[in-house]
Amino acid sequence: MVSAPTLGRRRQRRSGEREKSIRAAALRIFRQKGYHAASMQNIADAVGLYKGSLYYYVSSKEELLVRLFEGRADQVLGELRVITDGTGTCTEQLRAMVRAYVLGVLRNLDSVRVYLHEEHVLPPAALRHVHAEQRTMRDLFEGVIDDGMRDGTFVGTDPKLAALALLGMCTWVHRWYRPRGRLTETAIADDFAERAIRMLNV
Amino acid sequence: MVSAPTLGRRRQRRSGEREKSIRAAALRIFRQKGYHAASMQNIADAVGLYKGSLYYYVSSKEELLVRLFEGRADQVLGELRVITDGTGTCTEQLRAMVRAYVLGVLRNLDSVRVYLHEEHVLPPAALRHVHAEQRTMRDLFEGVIDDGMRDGTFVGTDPKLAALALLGMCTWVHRWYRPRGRLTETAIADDFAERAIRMLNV
DNA sequence: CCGTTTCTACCGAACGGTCGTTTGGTATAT
DNA sequence: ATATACCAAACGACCGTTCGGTAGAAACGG
Repeated sequence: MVSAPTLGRRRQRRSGEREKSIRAAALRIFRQKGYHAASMQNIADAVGLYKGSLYYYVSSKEELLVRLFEGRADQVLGELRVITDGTGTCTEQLRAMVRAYVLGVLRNLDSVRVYLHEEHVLPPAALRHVHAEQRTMRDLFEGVIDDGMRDGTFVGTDPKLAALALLGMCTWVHRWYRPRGRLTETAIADDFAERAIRMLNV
Repeated sequence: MVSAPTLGRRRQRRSGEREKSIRAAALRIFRQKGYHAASMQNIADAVGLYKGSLYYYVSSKEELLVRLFEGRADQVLGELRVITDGTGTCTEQLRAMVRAYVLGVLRNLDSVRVYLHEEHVLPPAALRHVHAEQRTMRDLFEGVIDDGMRDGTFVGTDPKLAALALLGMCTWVHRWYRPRGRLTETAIADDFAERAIRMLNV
């Protein structure tokens, strides 16, 4: 037993695809019915397996949920940091941030809905991590708003409250947006970016 | 059996109080754990009964939830209608509406959280009713915004989108507000009312 | 006022069902 | 021949709900 037996390439790929399809089905079904109302049987049906067979890929239902949360905020957080580390004015930065955030929500609707709706099911460690992500997100907006207030670009008394107002407006789109609706993603993002600026000017 | 036997006054009152305490406990527990994760045993424990005994007052867990939704939006809807039917300018009306809405959320946190979180558990008829309430709420805001755009008080292109942005900002407070926090209810309501106006002016 | 009956409010156990998870087995590909 | 990917059945726990029973208060008859 010198070297671990190499897994066949085709098998490995098929197995990886199966795992992905399980996670995709779980995401969709958790979003539709909610975590508690969704059963392992539902997920198994969706991928064409017996529910017991899911445990070849997944150790528990809870783990399945926890993994759905992992890395979900990274892309938007990265985009936001690139913007705040850049050279734009406060107004330009905030406009770009709102755009990135709203597009992030609109382009990952299922993930966002599960992320916001099933938070309370997470085990303590995972929950703390999610809360930390949300705090970071808030801090990034608050920082730009605070900068703008200091240099007179923005007016108002409470950057924290302003950030919460702004994030609320942007986050709430996940509740009413329908992919084939009247408005395009970018139309909404641009409108909200403009509205955010107005909200902070006098 | 000419007249139904009169229920003793004391009994009647005690029984009514018990029913109220069951609903209050259900509201609190549904809010804390979510509808599906909350058990009838949890509710029974909270009021000091055996879980089977709850069915003397309630016909099912689902009915318990449905009743928690009933009339929950009426007060705020009434206040909003009084404002829109009044004689104020668009700006004055919108400011008052945002104030009323935000205060309605802040002063009924548990109800609002269950209302927004457990919607999807409702049977079809009750769900339609809730959606109708939400549509009415949106229409009231949209109407005032539309009036303001026509007469030049407000600027912008899409009253529907503006209403959604505004409602998102105001509704989202239920996620971050903590009763004994830094800011008072009225401070938040006033700030948001001002922000709403700014959002619609150029 | 007292004895009897009636009904309320609740107990305590049980039931049927569903759920997440485990396990022993097996066909297939390597 | 060996590990993989999956089946098929079963298990134990828990859930919402039902139900026969009962202590005690209220209503009733005298």
